[in-house]
Amino acid sequence: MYITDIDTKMKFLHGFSNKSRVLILESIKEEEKTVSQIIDELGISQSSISQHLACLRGCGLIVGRQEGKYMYYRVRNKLVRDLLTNFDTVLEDIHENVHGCQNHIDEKEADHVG
Amino acid sequence: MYITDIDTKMKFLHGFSNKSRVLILESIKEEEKTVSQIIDELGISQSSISQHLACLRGCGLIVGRQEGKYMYYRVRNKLVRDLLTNFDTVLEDIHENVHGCQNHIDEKEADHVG
DNA sequence: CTGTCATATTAGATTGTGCTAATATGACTT
DNA sequence: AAGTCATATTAGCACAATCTAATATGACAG
Repeated sequence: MYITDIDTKMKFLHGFSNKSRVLILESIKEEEKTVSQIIDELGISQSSISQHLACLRGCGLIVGRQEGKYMYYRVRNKLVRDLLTNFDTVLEDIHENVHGCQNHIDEKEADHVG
Repeated sequence: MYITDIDTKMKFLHGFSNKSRVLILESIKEEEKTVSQIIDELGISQSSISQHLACLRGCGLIVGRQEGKYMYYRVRNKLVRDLLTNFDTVLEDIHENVHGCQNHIDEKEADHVG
């Protein structure tokens, strides 16, 4: 089996390391959408969405097609779609064991522990 | 299908967002190892490895078991293992389209483009 | 060819992350 | 109980990532 080098892998995985990006991926997982639709749906600023879309393109996770003045984005292919589904499958199984990575636990959350 | 909330999902995905963590996961994907073994294998500092292991535990991705003064870590279960394999499967398919997220392209890489 | 709408890009401020160095804990040995 | 080895924790710095605000581009309508 061909093993892609770790740096390429990290660039790819970077796509999943931010909440806005993951929400975008989920939003366009099953159907392509215009940038405006994504903005409206997620309530994230135009600039931020645009930057994240550029990022996701660079990660190889999504593709865009222009139609007039609209830009339609969708998840690249079935493999990526299946990977997104796989996240949910694993999470369903292990979610009770997910407590967050040390440095991430901020006041808000620390409060309602116990 | 039960959908885990996005914040839990992000805590989980955080495990894959760092090179050292991904290397650790790959290292213990098929067999459990002691912390020392991982340190030797990856050549990353003891402190750093220990912090990443704590992080991966918090992400629910790995489990540890103590045996005397040694701590053995392994990937939690087959589902997580399969997810790691899935990364490689997708990458094999899309790696030509992975160019990195804008903000990430630093001098070193920018040089040997073209 | 001017205005408008959709999207992209840039700069700068703010926040988050990961490293190193130092120190702490806890198990086992003598 | 003192020493040693394996691992964990903490603090602080350096750097990376993300957001906002402002501006730019490019397509189409009039």
